[in-house]
Amino acid sequence: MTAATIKDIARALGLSPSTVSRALSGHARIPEATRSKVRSLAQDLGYAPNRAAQTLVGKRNSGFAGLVLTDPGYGREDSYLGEFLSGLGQGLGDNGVDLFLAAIPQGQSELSVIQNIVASRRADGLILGRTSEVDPRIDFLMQAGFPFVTHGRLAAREEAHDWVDTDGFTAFGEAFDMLYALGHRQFALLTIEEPMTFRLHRTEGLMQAIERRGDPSVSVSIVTSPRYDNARRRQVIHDMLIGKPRPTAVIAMFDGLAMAVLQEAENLSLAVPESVSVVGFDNIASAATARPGLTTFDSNTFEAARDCARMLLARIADPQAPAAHHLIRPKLVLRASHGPVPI
Amino acid sequence: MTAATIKDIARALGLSPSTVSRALSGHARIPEATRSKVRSLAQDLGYAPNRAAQTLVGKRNSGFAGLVLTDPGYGREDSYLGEFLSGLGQGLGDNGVDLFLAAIPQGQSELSVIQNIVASRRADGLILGRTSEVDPRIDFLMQAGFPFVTHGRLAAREEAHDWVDTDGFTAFGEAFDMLYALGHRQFALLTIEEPMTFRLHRTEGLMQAIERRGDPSVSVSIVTSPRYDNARRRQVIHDMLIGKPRPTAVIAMFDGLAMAVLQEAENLSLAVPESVSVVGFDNIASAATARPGLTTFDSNTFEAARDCARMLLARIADPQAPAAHHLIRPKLVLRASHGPVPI
DNA sequence: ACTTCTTGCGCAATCGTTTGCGCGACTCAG
DNA sequence: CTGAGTCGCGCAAACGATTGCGCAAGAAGT
Repeated sequence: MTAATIKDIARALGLSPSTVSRALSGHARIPEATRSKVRSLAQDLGYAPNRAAQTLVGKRNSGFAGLVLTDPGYGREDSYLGEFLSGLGQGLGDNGVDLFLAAIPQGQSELSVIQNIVASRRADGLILGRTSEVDPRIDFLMQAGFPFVTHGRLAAREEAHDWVDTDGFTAFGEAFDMLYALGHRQFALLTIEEPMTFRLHRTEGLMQAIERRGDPSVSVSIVTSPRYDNARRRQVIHDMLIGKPRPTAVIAMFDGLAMAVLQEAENLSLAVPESVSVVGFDNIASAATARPGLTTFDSNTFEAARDCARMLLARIADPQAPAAHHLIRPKLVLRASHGPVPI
Repeated sequence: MTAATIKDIARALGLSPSTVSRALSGHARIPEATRSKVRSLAQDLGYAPNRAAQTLVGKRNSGFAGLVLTDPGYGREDSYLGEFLSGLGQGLGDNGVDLFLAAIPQGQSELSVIQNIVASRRADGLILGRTSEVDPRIDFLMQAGFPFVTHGRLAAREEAHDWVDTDGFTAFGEAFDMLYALGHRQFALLTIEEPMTFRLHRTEGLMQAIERRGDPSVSVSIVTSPRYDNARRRQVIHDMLIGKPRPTAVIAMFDGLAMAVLQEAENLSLAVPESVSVVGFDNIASAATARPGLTTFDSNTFEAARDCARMLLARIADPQAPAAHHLIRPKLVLRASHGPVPI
């Protein structure tokens, strides 16, 4: 019961495949009578063009936008991927472009997966998440002239390619200003090992806000959480919370870390926000249900992903267009994990 | 800078495309010398076979396993999709099969999207989530003889097709037994409108456990939460919590609903678990960080998805094999939202 | 030396769709 | 009545990879 082809329709109607193709695509000089006969038969047979054949002739591209699935390393329980994909789905909409996800086989790098996708033309364009400060994926794709959009801009090459980013720079400055106004002077920035671009921007945003303030009594200790080792992470956070210049305010790189701080503070019987204020970033689902509710920034992953998809479609449609950028301003979500500095 | 084809290699080496193809696939009578020359050039050129062409000759299938993205309707903030996809990625592994996600364009049904995928042969097999008690997608795919696996079994046609399911039947029986042992007699089951198969199994599991116990003092009220309307949902839960035979234990169809119960109980200043016990299902991330921590069942979505993928690969490899099934036993996760019945 | 077998490799068809080119048949103006 | 223009449609090539068939050259057997 193999599916109907254009030839089946042609044979049944005593036409040639070319005529059927033209009738369906509606381009050439085909009379309305023929056109409607063809269309109705196609409908009846449940005909849909074979994507592989269309791709091969180069008329239509593969019809796929690709995304490489990476291991976030901080547990897959957070909702980032789900939200991101929902957004992509929405952004791709009904352009006939589907999303395609590539897993990274054991022992291969993400880069080699990407190279393979490009070479086998399995996708028309790629979406890259989790950009790093030095990112070989971007180098490769730029040089190959392959359409792509990143979620996360690079500091160095701001203008070179299409990106959507969340303005962590401004947000972290805002976080500082708010906490400073509440009297906080001893800060800790809980960050990560990997040189992701968002780490750079958020850190920079905090540092510049401090500098702008110009108050020499402000101090920040930067604490790095290990990637996979949960026990050691807990230890690091523990040490941070009881550290010598005890921080009265902790700003975490993202909510996953902030939640861990909340947990550890509870273990230490440190009241939040009475003894220490905690601010996160992303506004994941558990931020709302945690006790105390986590003060954070809504990073609006859904919107970011939707715009990535739209940007990619535009890029595929016009490879020569100038690079597009979209910086999303995260919104501060005030909950209960921050408060005035303890006396 | 179009990618290398088999012809480029042939031309460069003074061979014919056929020979190159055979050298690469390693099938026919090709001397080692030729083979290695071809292989090394292919390597240098970054050659990868054009998937569309391979698909067209029917040698290789499209190399995609499809999944249709549906709107869960209960907010996309939970981590189900992310976990499910990670599991699929893992299960597909390095079989050269990628995952393909289809969005549902405005105004189309999921069924028509599926029909189109089958007709255009964009995928070799499909994975279906969120099965309904009467599910036209399954009818269509069965009849089309198209490989697919469902996450969620049907009550009626248990044996007809491949599925992976989470044993909500047993779990909900277990939940009842545990709460009964703690003295609870007034139960509420918070459920949903849609006739999903998991609703059926979980409800049935609870009901049969009650019947098995045979204690006439046990009562359950079944409360249905509306799908999209958050305000009305809150109202429904509110009414449930202060209902006439006030429930001392609420069993929610899944954690998303259970979290809403926790929230509403707090609004009503009803202490959990002192005044009312709450049990959920799924063990989403926020279940652990909620206060009190939510007692729930770990539904192990990751494992389920991984097995779906493996099952689908097996089905594609051997369409005639007997249907496979895998029932995953969820593990009870005891936290702080349940306790003895209030006196 | 002549047949037979083997080895190495190329020819050509095939998958389904698209598209440039052109062929007949018709219409219409002069 | 004829030349030009239009209309409807088919031919054939092309996309890239695969594969049955077979050809030529050398090896091996008698």
